[in-house]
Amino acid sequence: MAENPYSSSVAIFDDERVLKEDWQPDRLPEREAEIEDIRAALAPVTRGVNAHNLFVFGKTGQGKSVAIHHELNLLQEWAEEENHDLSVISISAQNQTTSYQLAGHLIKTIRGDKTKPSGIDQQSVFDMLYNELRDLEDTIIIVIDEIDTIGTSDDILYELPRARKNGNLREDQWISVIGISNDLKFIENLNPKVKSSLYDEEVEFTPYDANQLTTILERRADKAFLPGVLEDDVLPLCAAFAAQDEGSARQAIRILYKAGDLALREDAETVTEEHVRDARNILERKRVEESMRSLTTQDQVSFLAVVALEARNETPARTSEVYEQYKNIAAKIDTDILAERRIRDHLKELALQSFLESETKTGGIRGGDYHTFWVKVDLNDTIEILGEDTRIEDVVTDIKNTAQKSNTL
DNA sequence: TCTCCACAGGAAATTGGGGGTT
DNA sequence: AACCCCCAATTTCCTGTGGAGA
Repeated sequence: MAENPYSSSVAIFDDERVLKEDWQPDRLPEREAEIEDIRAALAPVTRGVNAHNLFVFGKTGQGKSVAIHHELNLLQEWAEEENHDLSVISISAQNQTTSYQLAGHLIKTIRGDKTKPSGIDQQSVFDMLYNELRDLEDTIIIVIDEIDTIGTSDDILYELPRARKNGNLREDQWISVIGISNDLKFIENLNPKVKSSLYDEEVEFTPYDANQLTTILERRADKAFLPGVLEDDVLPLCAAFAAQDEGSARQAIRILYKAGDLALREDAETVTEEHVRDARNILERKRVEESMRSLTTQDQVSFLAVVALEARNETPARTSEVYEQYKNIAAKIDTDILAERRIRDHLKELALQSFLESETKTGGIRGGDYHTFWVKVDLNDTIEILGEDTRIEDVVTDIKNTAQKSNTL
């Protein structure tokens, strides 16, 4: 009888769930100081007034959201026991790029509607929001995750904390706003009016170092893996990779999970350092692939212009050269040809996303500053990935042929 | 030294599309 | 059908920089 393909001869995982993205740890020993600060900001609620407005910032995977939601859960438990009227509205500003949309999203969340209001002017949307808020409990806490996506359209951040003062709430209502941001610069660039209105307290989550990441991983690994399947260096290596990058616990856990997965696939008895290295490479490649695929057409064409130059060994290339190349490619695939000013921005954006590398040089042939660009990702991979897009397929094939001739692959 | 060029990037205006109402 | 609001992408216009050449 043939062996059932689903029966595995080895076992690696004990409880795989704790490695999933949505698994929430119930304690964060590495963040005790920050949690203390959050508690101090929320504590006024228990004294019958509004919580301090709070700004929490730090890069992704630092436990910001987990810490906030953990504390809010405790606060809600307290409110239930004490019969305190408390409404916590928690939303993510992801995809809400303006105050208008964010207000709409809040209304939608409070009402439980499927659609956001639109087609009316901003003040009317705010008024609509106040109407909804007046129907909530006495103490309102609004949590806005990824608040930085609203950029400079920050009217709502000025409005909300003052809603009570401006008579937009019931007299017995108190409101406070907790903003969570991944972008450290967001706060610096905040309009001073907003800052004074919103900004009572701030808590910064600095990136975990490798040691902290290791202890975080140890707690997860204890539950996730069977005893003895992890070789000694595995956890520190996952931690080191993540620490090198952004210090993100999420990333460290992803690598660990993938490493376990790889070990399982090849029927290995243990997870080795090699598995971790492979896991990291696979994840990194996947990340690049995904963002490359999601580039807009104009970004792709701008990128391809540099790729084409690279294939001919003509990089680093300065902006004007890239732009000439861009015009050719755009004409070939029959897309709009944008102004050079715009392409400069696209190139800058691509450099920011690490597809390109750029250098600013001073004192060119005519003086002043100028930039040079070259491709930072693997040329073969790039050609393979972008070649899947039928719109630009032909151009990519051309580039590939050129590259083979010039031996740049 | 002075003027000019080629480029970077800020600011404001324009465009066009998505979502609505009347 | 005509019109309103919002907004991202883009264009247009402009200022600043600093070596080259007069």
